[in-house]
Amino acid sequence: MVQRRDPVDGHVPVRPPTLEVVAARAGVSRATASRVLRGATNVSDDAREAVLRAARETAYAPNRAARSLVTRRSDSIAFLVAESEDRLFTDPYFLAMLRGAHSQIAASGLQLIFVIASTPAEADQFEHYAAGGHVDGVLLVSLHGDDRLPQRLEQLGVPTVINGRPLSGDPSLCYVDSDNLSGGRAATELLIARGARRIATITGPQDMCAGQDRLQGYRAALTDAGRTVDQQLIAFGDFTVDGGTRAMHALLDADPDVDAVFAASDLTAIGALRAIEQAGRRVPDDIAVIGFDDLREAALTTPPLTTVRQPIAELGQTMAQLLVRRIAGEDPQRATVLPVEVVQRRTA
Amino acid sequence: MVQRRDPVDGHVPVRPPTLEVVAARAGVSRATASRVLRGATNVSDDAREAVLRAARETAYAPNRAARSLVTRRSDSIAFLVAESEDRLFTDPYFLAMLRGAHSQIAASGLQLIFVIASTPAEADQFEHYAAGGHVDGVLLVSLHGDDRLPQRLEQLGVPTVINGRPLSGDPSLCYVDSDNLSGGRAATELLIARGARRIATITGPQDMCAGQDRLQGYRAALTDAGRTVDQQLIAFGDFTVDGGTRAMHALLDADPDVDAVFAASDLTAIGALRAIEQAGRRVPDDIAVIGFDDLREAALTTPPLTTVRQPIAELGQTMAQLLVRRIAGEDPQRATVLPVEVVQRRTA
DNA sequence: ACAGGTCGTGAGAGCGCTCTCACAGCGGCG
DNA sequence: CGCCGCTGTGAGAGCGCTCTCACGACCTGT
Repeated sequence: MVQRRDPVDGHVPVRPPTLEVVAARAGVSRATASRVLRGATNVSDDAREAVLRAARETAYAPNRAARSLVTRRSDSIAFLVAESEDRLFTDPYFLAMLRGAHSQIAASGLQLIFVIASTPAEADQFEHYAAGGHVDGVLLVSLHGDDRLPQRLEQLGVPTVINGRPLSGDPSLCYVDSDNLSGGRAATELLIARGARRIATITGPQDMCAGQDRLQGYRAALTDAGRTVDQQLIAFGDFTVDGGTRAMHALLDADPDVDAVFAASDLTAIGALRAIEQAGRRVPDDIAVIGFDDLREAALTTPPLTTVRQPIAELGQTMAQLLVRRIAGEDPQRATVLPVEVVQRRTA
Repeated sequence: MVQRRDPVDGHVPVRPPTLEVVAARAGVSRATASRVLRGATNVSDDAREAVLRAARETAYAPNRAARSLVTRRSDSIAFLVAESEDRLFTDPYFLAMLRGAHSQIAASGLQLIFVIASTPAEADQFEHYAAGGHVDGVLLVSLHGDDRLPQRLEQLGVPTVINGRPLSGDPSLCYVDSDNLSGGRAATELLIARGARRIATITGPQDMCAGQDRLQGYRAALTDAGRTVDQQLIAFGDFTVDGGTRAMHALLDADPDVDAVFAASDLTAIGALRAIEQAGRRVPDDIAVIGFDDLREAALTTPPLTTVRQPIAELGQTMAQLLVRRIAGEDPQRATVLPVEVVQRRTA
């Protein structure tokens, strides 16, 4: 579909070969050529071979637009990030996710269209765009609060798979999530096992299920161990480094005896590490720290960060797999939860 | 183009409104409606208003495939990363670049298609795909060696803008680059000004111009200062953390008196910092370190990394701008070099 | 031998849009 | 008064593909 400008010397711009050309070369009709190229079975071996050879010789590539027009499929899916450009930019999480999704999408012969919708206006615009039938499905990353975008997309007939359990709890929505609850619990249990007495947490944003669940895991571990949950030891963060630093300072101010902290993300943990250093305390001797995610950065802190690994790329891959199946008309399970695992390094 | 499966209850699947519908509602012909929607000028105010209202009322979204079919434009561009998934995954550089490119592309009403081609086979496949006219242009990120992919794409009539000066030196290629030479020079000059006597460097991959140029800048600064360039003080890296660690150990082994090092990337510098710590030396007192990129990570090391900032997102944005202009048929300048700037923190 | 399949194939419609062309209406000029 | 151009509009072709339908060739079973 590239518009080749007419060269000055006046000869006709070269157009890619069409199915017509391939069919003629193979000595069959367009219909038969089309059948071969789309892998239909009811074609004679002779015809098949002739068409394939002709296609090879002409370097034929089907025109997606023409195909889309009649099949009403775009053969492309949107990777939609509903997050501010700023967080998207600073959080390697999204890259890992994109990687996982891409590999799966590419393997299915689909295009991956990358879209950022950081404002409600942009989300509306995307909805309109999707309504126009430009994508066969949507991979929705980073859903906040009870945003009803996924419901609206589904209503439009656009299958959507979400990263993270939607807060709305709508059972009709298809999502893939890490086992944040178990992760939060395991992290806290590790700190307990390490002998920590006053275990604090820096939460993630509470308008996301990941933030809520990890906090819930922390609470559960404490309760199970027969301890009380002290509100003073819960500081609210937002998954960012700076948020972690601020929250850790607040924690230290509120209770100087805190001797362990579960940070709901690695970036938060890095921020906490900083605050602890600024306060002149040592990790892990004075204060043990555990993060969540296992980003590459986690291995690079001093000391290297103990954390809970979630399989981010696999998350993206699974989402893409489910989406492809849904587009094909299947109705796979709505909820998928992937296991997480504690990675012990030096901070706890 | 979403294939809405026929519901079991048998009623017709809802199709998005077509131009036909909008035109009828506005009481004009398809041609006039099309003119209005594409912003042509030779339409009466009455007709324009009627069409716009009808479009609004029906929530009309033009069918991209149909348009593409006749205009031979796909209105989408490829963001092609010619890098192993592994490096792509671990280097935030690409995310920053993607962000810059996306904002520009979206503003131009184009789709951004994300593609990874980490092997020659995948690159060939992409070439075939592009030859099919599926994209109007290509943003090529991370070109290695004298890969002739950009030339092949241009030959196919697909305008391409490259991130980084191609090693082939082909003057017909359009690229955007950071001023790596000046950056390498400035970094080295800073180390000289700090009083360092034995200044080493850990290079980037020498099959990329960024790696070559930064090394060249290092050499130039040394020569300008009347010093000799000692081959023993040049260790070859690959922009990765581990590469930096290995190279720094080698440097320390070869010459224990080294008192400063210019690492060609922040990740490399982080690796070097690690090796220096393992060797029991202090930064910056024993050994000063300066990196390159100014990734977010640079501000998070201990001590915070002094580095050369390159405007990565702006790089992506500029590339996208140039590509859009080229697609529109303009012939903007082929080479664009963006300035870099030293960011002083604590390691030098 | 013939009706009733199955199988491979081609003709042709049509997806939703853009764009060329023709034409009607109208004002200005010789 | 006839002719020019200029402006707004609509009719209609056709982009490259898929898919339905019809059809001839070839089997099978009675």
